[in-house]
Amino acid sequence: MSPDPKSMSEGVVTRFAPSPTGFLHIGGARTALFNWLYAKANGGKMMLRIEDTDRKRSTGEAIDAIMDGLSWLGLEWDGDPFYQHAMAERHAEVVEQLLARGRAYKCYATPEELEKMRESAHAEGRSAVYDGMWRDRDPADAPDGVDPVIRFKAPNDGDTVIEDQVQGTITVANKDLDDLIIARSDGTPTYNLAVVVDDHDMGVSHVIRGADHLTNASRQAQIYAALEWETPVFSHVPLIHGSDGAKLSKRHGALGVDAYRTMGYLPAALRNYLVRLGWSHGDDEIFSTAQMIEWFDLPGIGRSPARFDFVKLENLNAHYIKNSDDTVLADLARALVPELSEEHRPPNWDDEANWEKLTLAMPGLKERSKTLIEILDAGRFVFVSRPLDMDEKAGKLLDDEARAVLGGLLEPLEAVEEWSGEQIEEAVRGYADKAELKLGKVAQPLRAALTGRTTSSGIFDVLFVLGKNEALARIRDRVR
RNA sequence: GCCCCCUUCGUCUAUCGGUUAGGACGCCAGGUUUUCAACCUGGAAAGAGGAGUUCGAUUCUCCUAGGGGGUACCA
Repeated sequence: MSPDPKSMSEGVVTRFAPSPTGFLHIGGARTALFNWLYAKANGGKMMLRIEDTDRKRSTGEAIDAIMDGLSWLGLEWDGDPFYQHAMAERHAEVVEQLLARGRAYKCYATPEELEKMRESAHAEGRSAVYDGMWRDRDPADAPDGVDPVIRFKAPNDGDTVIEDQVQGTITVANKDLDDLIIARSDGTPTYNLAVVVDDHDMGVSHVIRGADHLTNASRQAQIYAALEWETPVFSHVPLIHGSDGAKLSKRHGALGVDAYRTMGYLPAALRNYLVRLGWSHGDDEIFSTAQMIEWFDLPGIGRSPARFDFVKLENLNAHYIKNSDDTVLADLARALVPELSEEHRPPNWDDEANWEKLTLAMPGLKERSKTLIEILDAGRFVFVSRPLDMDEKAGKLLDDEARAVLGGLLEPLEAVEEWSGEQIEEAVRGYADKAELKLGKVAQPLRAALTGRTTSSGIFDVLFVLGKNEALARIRDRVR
């Protein structure tokens, strides 16, 4: 499992390193995107490392969800994924090394003692909690029957400085960092140790991750120094907040990327939205993947947290929908159907002919839809069979007056010889003119009669896609 | 509590000492479409507060306030 350091010692290597305790959330997706972009921009590689050191909280489902999410977003990692727990031996080896160098020691402090230290640190206004009680103590003092943890012997004086590509120079006084645990009493490594060892062994040159790791970076830098390993270039990107400025919660975006797919967003749109969230390139808003790769740079990332804005995402999504191929959109919408709620799932969706009709209607639909769901909703009329169910608003629209209008429209429509867009429009407009009605007065009931709904749709498109017979039949259903 | 980071229109952001502080989303008004949506034009809308440095601060420094992150035998 251990990679050949030689083959990886050159060039840019980034990594996305999620802990498999849940889905790939939006913040993780952006971190992955940044890592991917930076690797691509520099002809490097992005590795995937599953941080499953905490076996109890890691699940296979989470690993699948993360990989699916990355794939859907088009962020393919290089090579096989690494599993952190599989490198436990190597981690233990490094811990031994640190012990041998006198840069680590066994600590037998009890939970009670630790709790006391925490209290006094708090009371005295100190940042570091652990007081180093076993740091220089004679191992002969070790109590019987207690498995010790292993602590890193951190420097007591001076500063630890990190040159972060995003955050700038981060200086932390060493007195504020205590001796952290690098191996648990059962011998397993803890995160900060494992990360350092793995990043080093994998040849990671650039660590791009959430700003919640900023403090860890200082501690990791100390470990790198103790091991005399070269420190990777750090970039800590600000966290994403909810629309109310508070921490991301389920209400505003802390969803798995699969949820965004289900909501009908396109990967390209989400990518575009995510890359602009905290990063910018002048006044540019729309980026092709190639442009993102060309322009992406670490210092361009802002230092302040950004709020997640669904409305802007929708706008971007509408843009990408408008510029997508009709067949592609129909296929994407179709793939979505199984996971949709009853409300949005079109009837008779297993009928191939209906999807062909939807594709036919797509030029009109994609102009006015912000999500694939909206395409499905607005295009529902091709799936429904007669007699149509009316939604409440549409039903209300079809009063006596409206029915009279529809009745009057039958004759001119029947007279249409070639069922083309132009002729249909001519017939409808001609009728409206003759009856001295605004087009809206005709279009609204027509829309209701043909689609059963009042959702936005171009009425000439609807007539055309439905075909003469079906359209007339639906109108007659309402006139009677 | 302590440590670290952040603060330009409602939101995402541009600006890298001198600008009428620009763009995008959203919003408002008008236009176009004798339908919905789309589209076009115009508009309102910002440097958290206070001290410095400077001929000149949104930009540099400090303080305050507010927000975020960390402070685990989680990652």
